[in-house]
Amino acid sequence: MSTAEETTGGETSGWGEVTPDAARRLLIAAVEAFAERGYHATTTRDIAGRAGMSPAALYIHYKTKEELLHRISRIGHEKAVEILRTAARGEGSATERLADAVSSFVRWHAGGRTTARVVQYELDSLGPDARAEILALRRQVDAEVRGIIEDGLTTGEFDVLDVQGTTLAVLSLCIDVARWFNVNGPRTPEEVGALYADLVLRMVGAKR
Amino acid sequence: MSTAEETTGGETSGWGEVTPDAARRLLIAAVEAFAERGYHATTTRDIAGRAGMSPAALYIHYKTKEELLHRISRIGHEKAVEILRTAARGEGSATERLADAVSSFVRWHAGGRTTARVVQYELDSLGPDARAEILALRRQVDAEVRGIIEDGLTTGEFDVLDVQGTTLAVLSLCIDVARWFNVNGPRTPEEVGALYADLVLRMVGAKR
DNA sequence: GGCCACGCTAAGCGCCCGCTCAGCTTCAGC
DNA sequence: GCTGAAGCTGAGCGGGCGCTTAGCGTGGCC
Repeated sequence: MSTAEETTGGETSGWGEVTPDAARRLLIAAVEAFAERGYHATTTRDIAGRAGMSPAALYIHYKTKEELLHRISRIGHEKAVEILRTAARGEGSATERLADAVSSFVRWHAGGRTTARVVQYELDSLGPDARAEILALRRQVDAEVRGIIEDGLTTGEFDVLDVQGTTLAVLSLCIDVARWFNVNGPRTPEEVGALYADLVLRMVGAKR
Repeated sequence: MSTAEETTGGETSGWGEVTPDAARRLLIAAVEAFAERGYHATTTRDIAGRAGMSPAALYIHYKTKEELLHRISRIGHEKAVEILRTAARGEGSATERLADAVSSFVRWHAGGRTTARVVQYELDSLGPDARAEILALRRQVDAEVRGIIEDGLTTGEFDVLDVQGTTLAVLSLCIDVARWFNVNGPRTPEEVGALYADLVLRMVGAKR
């Protein structure tokens, strides 16, 4: 459990790369609105209002409402790839790296649930080009996890019959955290991360 | 693997209880449209058009667009409860009943992906009253799965540290199938059901 | 001090939304 | 053959949508 930079600073952190300030405020407002109501149910007036601006100000920084979703989705997916890549290319055994990958990925989905919800569940609202770009990032996500599982099979740490199916299931389990996790619920993101790391090690038959 | 009535007749089956015929056609059209584009992005004109009717015809059978979603969601959740209850109250060991529950639940989410998508992912589009009613059905779903896991702990078949957390994870894994399953993909609903039953038995530490 | 580029707003355009309503057709009951 | 109920349509209302445009205030630069 090493890579845990994701929850510091609340839900609005992690957008430091977006400039200028007004564009970042609009983007954060859009993330919150999309997460609460969904992309199609969110109006540009709502986004601008949350950012303390008039509806027209949005169009100075973004060409369309869809460009906002595209930017959010790309930044979020790049973060997801980074989290998994850091864990996958770490130093420990396949067992340690898989546990690390799952727990940090889950912590990101639980702690940054607002962002993760938009990133994982609004993909279909993008147009074909933007969607294709995001799907390429998803294949990188899949490859990182599959790589760790294959490593564990090579070293004899794991016992898995269907590598691709198990990879899919592991990612699916982590991603769905963004759907059900409740900040006011009984579990912290860290607790869910630890529970899920244990469950996933059981799924791959890790010897312990 | 006993309860497998869900995929027969294609995606439009299972609405036999909805009458008259025109109301059922509108409901099926709504399921397809909501699954493809999401509730908010679907227009009443689109639903009526798919059912071969004028937009006004919709309002003879349903008071609002939301009532359509409510009806779909309730029927779908009742079906989900029924599937899990049949498996949970079957005759075999806890191990057999859990495998049966997971594989039939997964087959329903994969084979009836169109319906399952609407049922599982459009809950937030309902108003407070309808949403509360559906959440009660979800608690029944949770209770059935938790019950099997508790049975397996009592008999010593399973080894689980966090019963509620594991129940949540098992259901989450099954439900998310509706998000990623692709009818034209490499796996049949039966194959995914079998794979997931195996993974879940590993998660609960079932002795085999 | 004059100028202009920049960030923003007030107003509003054209469109399509959910939904309504007057009226048409069909058909069972007598 | 007449009547009333049921099922449906064509036309359209009020409103909110995404997005545009003309113009205003402000601060850096010479």
